[in-house]
Amino acid sequence: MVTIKDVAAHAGVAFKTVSRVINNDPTVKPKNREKVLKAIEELGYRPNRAAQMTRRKKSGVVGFIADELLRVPYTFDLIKGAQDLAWKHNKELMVLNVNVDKYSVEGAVNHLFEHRAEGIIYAAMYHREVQLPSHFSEVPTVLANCYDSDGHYPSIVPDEQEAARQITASMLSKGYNRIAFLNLNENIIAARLRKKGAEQAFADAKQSPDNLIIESVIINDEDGEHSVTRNRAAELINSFKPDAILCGQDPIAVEVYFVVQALGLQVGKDIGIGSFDDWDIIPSLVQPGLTTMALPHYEMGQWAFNYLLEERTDKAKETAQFTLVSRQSF
Amino acid sequence: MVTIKDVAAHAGVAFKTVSRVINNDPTVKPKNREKVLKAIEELGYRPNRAAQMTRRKKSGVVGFIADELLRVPYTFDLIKGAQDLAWKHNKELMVLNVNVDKYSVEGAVNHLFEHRAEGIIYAAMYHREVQLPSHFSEVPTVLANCYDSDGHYPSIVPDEQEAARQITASMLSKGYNRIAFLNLNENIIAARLRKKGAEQAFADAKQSPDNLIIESVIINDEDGEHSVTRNRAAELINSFKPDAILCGQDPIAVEVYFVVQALGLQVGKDIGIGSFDDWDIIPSLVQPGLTTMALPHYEMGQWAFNYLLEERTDKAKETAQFTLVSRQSF
DNA sequence: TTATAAAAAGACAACGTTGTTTATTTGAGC
DNA sequence: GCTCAAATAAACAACGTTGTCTTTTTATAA
Repeated sequence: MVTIKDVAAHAGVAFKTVSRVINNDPTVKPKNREKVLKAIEELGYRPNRAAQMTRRKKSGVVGFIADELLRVPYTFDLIKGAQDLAWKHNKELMVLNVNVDKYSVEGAVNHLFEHRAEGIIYAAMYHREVQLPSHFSEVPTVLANCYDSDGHYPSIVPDEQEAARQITASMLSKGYNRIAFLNLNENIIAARLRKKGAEQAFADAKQSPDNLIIESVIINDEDGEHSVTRNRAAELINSFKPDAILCGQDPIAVEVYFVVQALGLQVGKDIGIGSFDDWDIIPSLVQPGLTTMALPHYEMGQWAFNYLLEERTDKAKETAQFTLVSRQSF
Repeated sequence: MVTIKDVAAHAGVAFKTVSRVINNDPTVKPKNREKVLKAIEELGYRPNRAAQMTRRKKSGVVGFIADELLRVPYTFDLIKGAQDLAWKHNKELMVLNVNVDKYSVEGAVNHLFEHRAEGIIYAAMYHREVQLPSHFSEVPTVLANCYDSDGHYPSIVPDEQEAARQITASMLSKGYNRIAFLNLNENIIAARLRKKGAEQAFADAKQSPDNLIIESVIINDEDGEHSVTRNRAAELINSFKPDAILCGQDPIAVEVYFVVQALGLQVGKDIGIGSFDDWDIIPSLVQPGLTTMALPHYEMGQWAFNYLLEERTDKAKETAQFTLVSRQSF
């Protein structure tokens, strides 16, 4: 590989001058700068990052630990949010996936330490509480889509309650006023907060809480669980007779579509459907398109990176807002 | 940060001895090794990768350029396949997303060169021909899920033809013998190959080609296009009267589900449906579950990494096999 | 015990860059 | 043309490692 000295020899200057040119030091005469740039061009020289890092004692590396317990593809946006900023600021985002069976968090942190990461973003694949090993305290760390109970680390999570309030309010404003909420399981924080949000919307609109029924639904990829959700949804429609159904996540909504269709009802006409996530292409795939609250993954990724970039030290507890993506399901 | 010399001082040995311990050099007496390990433990020392790289003149970095023209989430498996192996071999997989509007391939390659990447995996998000800038020739490069017309680079792509043959044959073997194939647009290589595969299956089974109709479908996220697909599917069912429909990708299949249901038919009973991709959770979300040919993304990612790891130099043109994921749709 | 070889540990240079100090060149003012 | 300061360039050390060579220690055989 061609080094800074090769360039210097080729340009007929001291190698330090080449270094100056690379680093935009203004104390290089235009004539020399030109010579150097020409030599760089001709030799195809590229500075060696590893050498720069050792000498500068700065790595420019930011770690991103993706706690991939769930295979939720759209969370990729979390990474993208951070990565776009990293690229922009000429930093390296070192992404490490950890999961229970394969790579431990310890291993990932160790790896990042060896690379002298200047900060770590720890991101969970769904909004939840996490418990981090103590080594994290050695380097600035920020949590995305999760939080720690001690409040020891800054964090950003989706504003679940406000999202639920907003979509419920939107339903109410469109005249739907008897709503069944097929919520996520309440051991998930999002479910508890969304419940509050929905109730708040009803209270704000001075609607009777009797017209809101909230149930937890079991989520699982196994086929058995699907039919449970479906049966429960069908029962609920027949007994409670809602004019709209709010679903805890888009996949639940898809199931409800099938149930509604099987009952001979038309989504968006006979019954409204709303949801949370904006999960990949799913909402635009069903007919009619599913109105859903989009998770602010990209924004959370950006916020987290920015927090580190700005070398903040406060213990921020930030929330990020969902976006209502309106289609035709209500 | 604690360095190798700090450890040496703490352990009372020469710093070279510490280096030996780190690198598992057997010529260190057990007693000294123990002292050093203890010191490492006590000081929390971790070798500085950047320094190792400069001295060793090896980066251990493999670049992964993800040509993300399409937002297809399940292609993440391509990265995972490579990353799992990278981790296992203690290499760094540097993933860079490039796309038309933001980051150029040139920029990504430059970045990788600065990191002295020892190899590059160039992965496309859908099976297609690519044209790479010439700098790639400077470092071992392998293509995943794409190929170059010159055959200059080794590559691995999904075996589209065999996949189509296989799923069609599977349908035929189950008694479906009048099949409508809602294929992808034929300007996509996959569509052309799959057409051949389906025809081959018919020929192999000595079925009349008249019982196979193949049509290209326009794929687009905009809502207008959806209805086009749907209308065409409905027409086809009414006119051609197939007993099974093969779809070019899972999202098309979902649309067909809705059409079939609207026509009062039952998927898996009155009409079979098969598809390609195994796109995230979609196939298990629809009812009944969608039988589909899973793309071998993970395997392609692994193969590509392995090719570089083994320092192969042949111009391999490999294909990877899809996997038939059987559910209840046919 | 001594000679000798093998094993282990140490000393020192090197990797490709940047920080710091020192030397040289340039240009302004007389 | 000369002086002197400012601008520019060069020299050299340093970053934290590993490679190579040299020295010291240990073990073995006579």
